[in-house]
Amino acid sequence: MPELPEVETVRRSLTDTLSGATIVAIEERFPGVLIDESEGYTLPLTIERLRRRGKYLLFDLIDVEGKALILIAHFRMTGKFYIEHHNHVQPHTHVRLKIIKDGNTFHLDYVDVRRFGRLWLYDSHDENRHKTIAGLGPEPLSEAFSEESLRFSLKRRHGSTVKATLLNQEEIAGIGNIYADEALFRAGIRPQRRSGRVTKKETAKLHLALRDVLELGIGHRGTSFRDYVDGLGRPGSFQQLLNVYGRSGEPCHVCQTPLKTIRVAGRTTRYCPRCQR
DNA sequence: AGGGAAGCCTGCGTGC
DNA sequence: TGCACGCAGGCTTCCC
Repeated sequence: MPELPEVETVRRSLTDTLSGATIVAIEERFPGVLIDESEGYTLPLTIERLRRRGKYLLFDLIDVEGKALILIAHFRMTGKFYIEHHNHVQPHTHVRLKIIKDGNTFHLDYVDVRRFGRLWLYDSHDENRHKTIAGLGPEPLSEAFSEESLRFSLKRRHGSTVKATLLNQEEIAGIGNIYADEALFRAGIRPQRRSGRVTKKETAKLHLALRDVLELGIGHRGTSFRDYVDGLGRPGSFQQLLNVYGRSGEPCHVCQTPLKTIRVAGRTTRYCPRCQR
């Protein structure tokens, strides 16, 4: 499931191939996956650059008349971009963008088995036209995410579990189930604890742990637990470093106690009953 | 108001 | 072998 490190890895993997390329045709193969909120444009669209905000991938576009647009993608569970150099169409391809780069023609396919993901098109390069993006919390790897801002988030959501607060995109952008569980393990905090009961010292540990797992995740090109691959079809390797996610019942890497599985904030949650208090 | 839960989706693993 | 069922989970919407 693509979280911040996976979306960042997709962005990096597609940047060289797509920067400066032009979209010469947009084919909707399944209705409703691409939501066009623009007031119109004239093809071709030049891809100026790829950016990321939380779990959203952003394409800054300029149409043939110089008008700025933005294409926004959210993969949810199983969405992915796939570069198709031949005319083959793999199953669950919902949007096909015909691309020309340096005289070469290929397709950028949006493929999504469960069809939870969406693409949006807006006028201007301002991703905040998208209401949910406008409400996102700070980027956890930016200066805006500090020990202080995390403390403020935990205080504001004092009644929710600490895991629910980490998953709340309005508090921190880009954390999902895998990296939330991993960060809580590293910080020694039980996921079901109330946010308001996390001490200042634990908050500092959690802040560091979140930064660490996200940076490690990016460094390992993401977590390929089920079927995640980057924009060029390559799996990541962070799954080799997971301490709790997907390890229910297995011994804790630190104390050998069998890991527990519970349900927190509607999500399957794994933790070590001895290391996490 | 704010938090919990249902609903959206399909593939896959399990049990009968 | 085949079928029914449960589970995976990010986000929106609904409900308490």
